[in-house]
Amino acid sequence: MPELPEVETTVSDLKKKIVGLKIIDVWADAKRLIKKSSFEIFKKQIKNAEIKKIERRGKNILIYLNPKSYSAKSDISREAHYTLDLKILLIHQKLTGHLLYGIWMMDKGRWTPKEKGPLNESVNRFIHLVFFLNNGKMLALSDLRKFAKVVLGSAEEILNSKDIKELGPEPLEKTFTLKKLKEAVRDKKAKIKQVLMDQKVIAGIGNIYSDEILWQAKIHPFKPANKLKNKELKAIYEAMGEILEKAVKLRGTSISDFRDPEGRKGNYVEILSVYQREGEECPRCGRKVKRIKLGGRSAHYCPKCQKL
DNA sequence: CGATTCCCCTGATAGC
DNA sequence: TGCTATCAGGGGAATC
Repeated sequence: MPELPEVETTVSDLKKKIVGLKIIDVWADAKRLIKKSSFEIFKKQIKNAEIKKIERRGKNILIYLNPKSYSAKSDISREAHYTLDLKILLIHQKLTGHLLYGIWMMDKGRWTPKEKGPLNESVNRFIHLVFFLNNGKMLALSDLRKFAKVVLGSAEEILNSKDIKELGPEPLEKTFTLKKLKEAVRDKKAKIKQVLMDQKVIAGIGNIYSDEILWQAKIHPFKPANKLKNKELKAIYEAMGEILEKAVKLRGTSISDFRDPEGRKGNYVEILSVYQREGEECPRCGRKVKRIKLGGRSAHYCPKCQKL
């Protein structure tokens, strides 16, 4: 499932590939993915939009669009007007969504990659939304579960929406200090794993990395956040930075079906210590990794290293 | 207000 | 073999 490192991988790749291109058409077979507007309106609004920049905020992908591209670029007032008019295409990939970039042909109702390569082994059968670009290539959203969320709105609208505005701090920003973590976590009575995954507390951490961070910090996932000692908070803070940075460097984890825009898997899966390793030996002490339920989610931990 | 439960969706897997 | 039931899981809404 895409969390901060996976979304960062997607965003940094897409920045290199599609900024400056124009969206000339859109296709979808799961129109429900598009929220807050009908597909027809969405299509009308996005056609001929130019991709200006791409950012990540938490697990959200923000694609800034200039909705109309005029050739009269020398007209400064018009340029200024359209800057104010910028739209944002927000994509949240949820569990199984991911963006792919390439060329596909529709064959017997299925999108098939034109060329041999990683995209062939990818999850093409779950492509439900396709943006056609003016360089002949396509940006496709593959999503097995169809849980992804796609919203188009004015830049102001999107940046002020709950999706973005209510997000907590970015854990990899330099401004995210130990003090900030303490402030965010201090008064929370909930279990630390839940708190780490709460997007309002810290943006971008989900089930995989919360398990990995807590294992490295030697903290039991059920420990109430407000009971953590300074030393423990420091350990969480350091593990968070190290693990997320390493995962970004390794281009994410492909535990379910995450792929980068070219259809390649992330490499962090080989580094995982506890996530989805129930019954395997803890890499630190050899005790068998346990899995416990936490509100419909599963937490993986080492019962010897991570005592409650 | 906080905590819990349900729901969205569908492939994989277990049980019969 | 083939059908049915169960499960996973981010996040939002409804409910306790």
